[in-house]
Amino acid sequence: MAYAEQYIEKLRKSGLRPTKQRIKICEVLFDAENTFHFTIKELVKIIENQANIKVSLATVYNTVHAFMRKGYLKEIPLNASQSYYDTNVTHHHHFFDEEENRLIDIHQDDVDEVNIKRTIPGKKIKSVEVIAKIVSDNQSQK
Amino acid sequence: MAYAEQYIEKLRKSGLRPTKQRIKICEVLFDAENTFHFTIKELVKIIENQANIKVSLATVYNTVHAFMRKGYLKEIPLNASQSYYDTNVTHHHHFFDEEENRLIDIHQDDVDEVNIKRTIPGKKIKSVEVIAKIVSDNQSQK
DNA sequence: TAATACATTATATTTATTCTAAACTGTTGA
DNA sequence: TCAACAGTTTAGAATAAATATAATGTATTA
Ligand SMILES: [Mn+2]
Ligand SMILES: [Mn+2]
Ligand SMILES: [Zn+2]
Ligand SMILES: [Zn+2]
Repeated sequence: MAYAEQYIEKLRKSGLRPTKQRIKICEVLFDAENTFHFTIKELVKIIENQANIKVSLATVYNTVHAFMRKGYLKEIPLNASQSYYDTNVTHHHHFFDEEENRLIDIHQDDVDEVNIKRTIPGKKIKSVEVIAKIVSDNQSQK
Repeated sequence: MAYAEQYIEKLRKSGLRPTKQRIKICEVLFDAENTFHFTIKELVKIIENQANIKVSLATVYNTVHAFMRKGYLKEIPLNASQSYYDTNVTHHHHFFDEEENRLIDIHQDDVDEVNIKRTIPGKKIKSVEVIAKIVSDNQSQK
């Protein structure tokens, strides 16, 4: 598979040598058919479940941070108690389902350009993110 | 001043008796000419500086949480390592100045209604928040 | 192979947050 | 008046995410 080479490429560009542990992390993060959102705890559990190798927490954190620095992962601040990370690094927005504690991507195309009619002198906008909180629609129709 | 009564009202509605410590917290939070953003650490420091009474961390956390439950304060998830709180509980958006680590309000009127062309079956949108990250505009004009 | 550079890991540390339990305060009613 | 009670404050302990450390392991290079 050419996958392994992609992982090695990503690791090298992140300044990391391609080791067994790091490639395993890449497999979980980037081999998925779809992008996904995760916490470090969840990532460690996924690795444990689908691999026969153990990867220490330090390695997971270090690798995730290296990928973030390089732009291969994004952090989504949602919750003060725990970081969420996103393997979808394209510009996009999110629904956050408060009942299921679940992030759902909204493609950039599905949100009209956000027009902010205010500027801060000496500053320019670097990025704009929308978070729409959603809840069950118990439309008790009369 | 009628302020004290407002505070007592807010405390009572939050299920808390108006004590010296809690009223002091209200003074800092709600007497300000303008609304503001703070971390718990900052709030404790403000109280220490402007009061002759000491308020324990536990009381500050408990009171802030009670006010959040009641909707007198909002939490702004920005940073995985520390919570930011907002005394502006109207619907509004934010600039986040990444260089100065500072939140700036954007009034709802200054952002065109965010139109999301996507729905999740069985769910409805409860709130929509925009965070625009800003950085110095070193427009090196040629 | 030997020297060196880099990685991994278990463990310790840090820090925000939450919990606990004891001391304190204000209210109530005999 | 004052004892009982409910609620409050507090210091300190516990928890848990994140980060740092330092010893051991592995790969690369000369
Ligand atoms: Mn909280
Ligand atoms: Mn981080
Ligand atoms: Zn996403
Ligand atoms: Zn605000």
